[in-house]
Amino acid sequence: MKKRTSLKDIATRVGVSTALVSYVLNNQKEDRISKEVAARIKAVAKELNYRTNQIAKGLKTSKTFTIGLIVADISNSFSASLARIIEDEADKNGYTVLFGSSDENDIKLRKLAHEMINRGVDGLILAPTENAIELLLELKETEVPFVLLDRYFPQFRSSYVALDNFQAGYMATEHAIESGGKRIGMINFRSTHFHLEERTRGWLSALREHKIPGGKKQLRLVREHHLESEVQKTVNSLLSQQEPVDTLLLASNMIAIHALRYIIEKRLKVPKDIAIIVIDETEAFEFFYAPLTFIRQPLQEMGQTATRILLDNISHNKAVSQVNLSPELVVKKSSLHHYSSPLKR
Amino acid sequence: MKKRTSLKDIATRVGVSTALVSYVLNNQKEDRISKEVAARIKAVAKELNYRTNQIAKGLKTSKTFTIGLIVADISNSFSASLARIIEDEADKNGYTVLFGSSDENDIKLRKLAHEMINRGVDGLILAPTENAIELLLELKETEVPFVLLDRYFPQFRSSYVALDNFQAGYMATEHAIESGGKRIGMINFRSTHFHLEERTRGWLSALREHKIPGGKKQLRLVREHHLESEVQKTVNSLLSQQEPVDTLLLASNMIAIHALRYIIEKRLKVPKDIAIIVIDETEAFEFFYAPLTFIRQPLQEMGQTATRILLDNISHNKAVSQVNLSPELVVKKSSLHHYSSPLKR
DNA sequence: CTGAAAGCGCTTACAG
DNA sequence: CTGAAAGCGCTTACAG
Repeated sequence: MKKRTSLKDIATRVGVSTALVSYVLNNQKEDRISKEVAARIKAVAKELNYRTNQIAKGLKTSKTFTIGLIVADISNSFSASLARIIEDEADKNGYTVLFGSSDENDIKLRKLAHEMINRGVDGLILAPTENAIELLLELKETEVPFVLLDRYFPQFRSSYVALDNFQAGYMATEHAIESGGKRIGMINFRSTHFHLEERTRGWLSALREHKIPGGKKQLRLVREHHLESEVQKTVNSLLSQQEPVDTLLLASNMIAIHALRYIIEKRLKVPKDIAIIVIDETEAFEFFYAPLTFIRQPLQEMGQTATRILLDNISHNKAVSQVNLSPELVVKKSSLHHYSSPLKR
Repeated sequence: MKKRTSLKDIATRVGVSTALVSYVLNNQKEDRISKEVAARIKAVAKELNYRTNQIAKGLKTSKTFTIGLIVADISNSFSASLARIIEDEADKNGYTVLFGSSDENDIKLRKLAHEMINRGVDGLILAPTENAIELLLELKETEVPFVLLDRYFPQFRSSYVALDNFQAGYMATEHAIESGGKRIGMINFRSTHFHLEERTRGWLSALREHKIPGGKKQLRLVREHHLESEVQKTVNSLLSQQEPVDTLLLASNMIAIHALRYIIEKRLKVPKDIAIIVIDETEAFEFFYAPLTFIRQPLQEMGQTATRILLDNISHNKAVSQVNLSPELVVKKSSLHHYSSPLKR
């Protein structure tokens, strides 16, 4: 790379100190600097195509106007959409964003966070992995501003922006019941993630409140790393038990993708054989012959709020902000079997 | 943020110069430094939890181990998938990545590139916008290493990794013909992007070679910014003309998404009423009742190769590498009407 | 074997 | 109104 023009280049050219150049280019002490010199400096800066070296500036000011974003996997549409929203909101405020994917791996999350901090990010937005608390304690200890995205730990006080996941599970289940569902199974990840457990808790709570039998017996947990086979197995087990489930609540878009593949392969009829409701969405859902009913997360609000809280924290507002966003039920065909023909049951 | 431990902290603690600390922590001049001192330094570094300040190091060495990635829109699955692959490949080599979305806007692309360069990226991977050449000339002039991704300008010599788009258009069209297509329309973006024009050229060339009539009369161009309405209009016009098209070649996944929505809305039967082939893919295609035949881009290879070329360039290999990747035809149900019942025509 | 010194490109308190 | 100087946290050629 060629040497870029520096303050010094401008200073020598104009015959003035770098200090003065710095002041005028930053529009500081304007009242104390002669208009002629200022104009001259600006002209030369433009002529030499000067752009400030953020890295040198950052070293001096400990501010890089860069934030770090760590998601589970940037190639997942959920993460990618959030990334875009965060990018835009950051950009509005002059920030650029470093990104990384944790793959739900604690070690990797930690490594990414450190790499970003070493590169001087002003703060971090992150979707924490299951055992991220140790890292979060370290961030707190070293006073790195951060806000959790999509997930948080109830026992750990920090800023976060997440869906009200209990509500999401509850709403989805209540809708299933209102549509005539009698036996509502759920497939969730085998995980200690609070946000996932909350979805299960919401489901269970709605079942109980509406006195729907079954409960935890209709819950199946799958492992992230064997997703395809385990989703197949669990869908199958819920449908082939003595009293098969008539509705499937799927706790994430990835689970839904695999479930749909299996349902297509087995030529099951949705919603006739099985009704489906998903928490979270992805583009694919609308193209299935029975478009999927799902719980929409307000991504725009989630990404923007997280970014704003972080930027606020960076500018010395140390308040802890905890935001739980409301889920939205989007009703499509996949859940409407019972509702449209309640007499058949 | 708290002050992190610096080389100086370690130096004073051990009672040695920062230079020495720097040497041992970078494993330099190992033969010239006593093992005891080295061990002592390493121990203290560990104890104080030292991590090098990349920004200070970068200022001195002009190397930040950060690269910039500019795509069209990170929330598009094509960009997001590439981003993930590039992230992984960069990570393998100790690099972190800054990202940005150009929205196909020349001004924004330029702004993003400058912001990244100001932050000291070692190089850039970018999907250039239509009129990016001026920026590229500047990058060349200032010797910022870069490689173009997905697109390039035939009249501008630079490293790039892209699909062989002529071949993609040709393959798709030939498959349509072999499947019995007699009137094959194409919808592409109204754009001067070489990679898009090549897709059209491939389509046209296949039509000519197989003596299929129609040609450019069956080509429709849509604008990015009115995508939904223009796709609807053009699909409609191709199907309602005197001699309607029997096959639709769609030049991108975004065009396909809108076309599918319209086709579903109008209850057109695929492939009976209209066969469909798409260049590029997205998860949604497989869930349509007639899964879409598409041209797969080798994303893994594209992202990895681009990253490797860039890192190579960064480490002073100035060679220009131009890589055209082979498309792969993935045949599904949406294009098989003609083939499965050739006698009906 | 080890250290003093200069310098990367900025900012900013201080002195004039 | 303007400049000299120190310093952010590193690296590295040079001297001892």
